[in-house]
Amino acid sequence: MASGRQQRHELGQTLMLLARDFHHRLSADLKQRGVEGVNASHNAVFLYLGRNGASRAVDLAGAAGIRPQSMMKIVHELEAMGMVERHPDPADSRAKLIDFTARGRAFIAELSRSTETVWEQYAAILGKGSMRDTIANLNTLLQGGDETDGG
Amino acid sequence: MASGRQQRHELGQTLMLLARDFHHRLSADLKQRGVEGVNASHNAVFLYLGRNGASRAVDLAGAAGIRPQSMMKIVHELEAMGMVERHPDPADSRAKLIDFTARGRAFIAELSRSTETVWEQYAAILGKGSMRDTIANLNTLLQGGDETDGG
DNA sequence: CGCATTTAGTAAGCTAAACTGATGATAAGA
DNA sequence: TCTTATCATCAGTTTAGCTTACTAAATGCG
Repeated sequence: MASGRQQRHELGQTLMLLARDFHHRLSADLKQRGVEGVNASHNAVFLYLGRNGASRAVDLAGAAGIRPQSMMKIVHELEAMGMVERHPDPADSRAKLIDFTARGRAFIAELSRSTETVWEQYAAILGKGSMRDTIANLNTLLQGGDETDGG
Repeated sequence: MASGRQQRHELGQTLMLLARDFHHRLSADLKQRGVEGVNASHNAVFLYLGRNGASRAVDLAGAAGIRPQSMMKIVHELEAMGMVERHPDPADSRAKLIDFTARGRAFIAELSRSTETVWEQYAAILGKGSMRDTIANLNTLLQGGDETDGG
C-alpha cells in the first residue's frame, strides 16, 4: 500500500503505469469493436488535427512534441490508410493542408467512444465524483506546468 | 477548460501528457544537480531491482514487462556504467545475481530526491492534500486494473 | 541413472518510432 | 534582388523493444 511518504517515490511509476494501463484498455476496447490498424503514434494526428487551426504537418509535429520529419511519416501512413488527405495550401504553396476523410472522422468517433468506455471503467473503480475530481486535478497539473512554457 | 463531459474525451491525452511532463521535470531536476547518463529504459532496473527479491535479469524483465533479452541489454549498459555488478548465484549456476554498486545506490538516492522534488512542484499547484488524494486515486485505479495484487 | 523439458543467460538480426542532417522550393524581409 | 526562414521531403542514425536461435544448467519423469 503506497501510503503517505511512499507514494512520492513511486510518483513516476504511477503515472507511467497508468498511461500504459489506459492505452491497454483503449486498445482492447477498440479491438473489441473491430477498429484496428491505427497505432499509438498515429494518435497524435487524431488528437491534434484541427485544434487551434493545426492542419499542416509542421503544426501537428509542434503540438505532439515531435519533429516534422517524424510527423510526416505518420501522416503519410494515415494517408495510405485513407484516414486523411492533403491538399495544397492556397495561401502558401510550400505547405499542404491535412484533412480528415470520412473514414478518418468515423475513426475519431470510435476513438471518442472507446475513451469514454475507459473513463467509465475507471469511474466504476473510483466513483464518478472522485474520477472527475482526479482527472480535473491532473489537468490542473498540466496547465500549471505549461504556464511557464511558451508552448 | 476540460469541464464535465469534455474531460472524458481527453482522458488519454491527459494521462500521456502528464507522464511526459513528469519525465520532463524529473530529467530537468536530475540534470540540474549534475546527474546524467541514465536514460528512460535504465529506469526499470532502478525501479524493480531488489523488490520482491528480484535480482536476476529475468525477474527484472518480468517486473518491467519486457523480454529478458531486452533487460539484459539494459543491465549490461548499467554494468558498463558501474551502476550494477553481477555475481554468480550460489543457488543456481545458470543465473547471475544483480546488485547495485555504491554508485548505483547513490544514483537511486538522487532519483528519489528528484522524484520528491517533482512531487513538491505538483503539490505546490494542487496543494498537498489534493496531491496526495489524487495520486492515491491513481494508485487505486492501477490496483483496480490488476485485482491480482500480490505486492 | 539417463533423457526430455524447462529455465537463465546470451547473441544476432529485425522493426518501429523517434532522432539528426541535408536539400529543394517557396515565403518574407532587408 | 539577395538573404534568411520555413515547409516538405529524403537519407541515414539511434534507441528500445521484438523474434529466433543457441548453450548451459536445473528439474522432472521413467
